[in-house]
Amino acid sequence: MSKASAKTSKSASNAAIVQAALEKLRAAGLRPTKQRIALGALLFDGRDRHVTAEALHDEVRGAGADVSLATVYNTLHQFTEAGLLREVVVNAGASHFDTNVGAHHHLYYADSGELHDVDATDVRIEGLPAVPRGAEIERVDVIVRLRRR
Amino acid sequence: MSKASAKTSKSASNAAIVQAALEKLRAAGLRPTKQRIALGALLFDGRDRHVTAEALHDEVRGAGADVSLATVYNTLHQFTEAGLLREVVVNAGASHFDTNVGAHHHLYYADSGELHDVDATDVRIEGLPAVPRGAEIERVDVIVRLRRR
DNA sequence: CAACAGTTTAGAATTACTCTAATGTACTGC
DNA sequence: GCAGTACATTAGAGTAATTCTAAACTGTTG
Repeated sequence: MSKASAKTSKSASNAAIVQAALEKLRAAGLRPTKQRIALGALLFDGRDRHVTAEALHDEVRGAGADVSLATVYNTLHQFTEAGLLREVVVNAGASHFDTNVGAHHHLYYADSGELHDVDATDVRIEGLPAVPRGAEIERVDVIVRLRRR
Repeated sequence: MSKASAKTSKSASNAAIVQAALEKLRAAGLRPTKQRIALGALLFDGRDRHVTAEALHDEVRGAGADVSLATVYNTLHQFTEAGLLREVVVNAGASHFDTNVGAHHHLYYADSGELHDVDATDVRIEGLPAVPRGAEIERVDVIVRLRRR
């Protein structure tokens, strides 16, 4: 990736990504502010990503946008509420946000903190107890914790 | 439970629990200090329990023992390393420690923070991808997230 | 384009822990 | 038993992640 074109000129594909982010925001009923567009452009570029608030903050500032950490937190939560992101809790330290909002599970390397998606369509879980009366399943998370040998 | 007998006299069953905790500590190669015995007596009373450090700290102090929060943290980690407890990460806020160290999964009520065990012996998970080269499974956690209706 | 609701922000506050370095205590060997 | 020492405990400071606050700013609506 070229870092030739800094904050002033933007590549055509970047413009397309910004446009997509903008539409995503409108569809979610979120005002398309400069900050939300900058974050959306990073998050919704088509790839499946896992970010922490700190990491995304660094990234968006590295990209030339001036977004405060508080806004990164606010935005991550708003995106999550809007169904644009999913919060993944794998370690007590920090929350991860996943741009893959489809049914899937996770592979987690505890030592490096690396997180990988596992499509849920071909995962079957059998023998779980009946859902307790008065409750309903919000979701089932499977986390395969891996150790490097 | 009678709170009649405070810190001085202890009921016979309590003495038995203390004895059991003491033996558990010795078996794990941990020096049976007053604090570890007090915490062990609360944790290893036979029930399956889920505690946070703060909650256990309140509980042990409520029981008349003077244990600092730092010691509660130290002890929870030492017990976990010794295989006497298991750390469960269900929410970004705080770590939970589970006295059930057998193979099992969890039912989690996000609103109340309630955590229940699901025995793993009759749970089958199929269709997970092959374990990546150079890695091995440390454990597989299934968390059924429930919402009250 | 004025007005207001919704947003952003810096910095303080809070929460959940961890660290430090001083004091206390269980286990050895005698 | 008791001294010596290695291990434990502790208060309080420190840190990391996150939330709060209240003031300044900006999309949107009329």
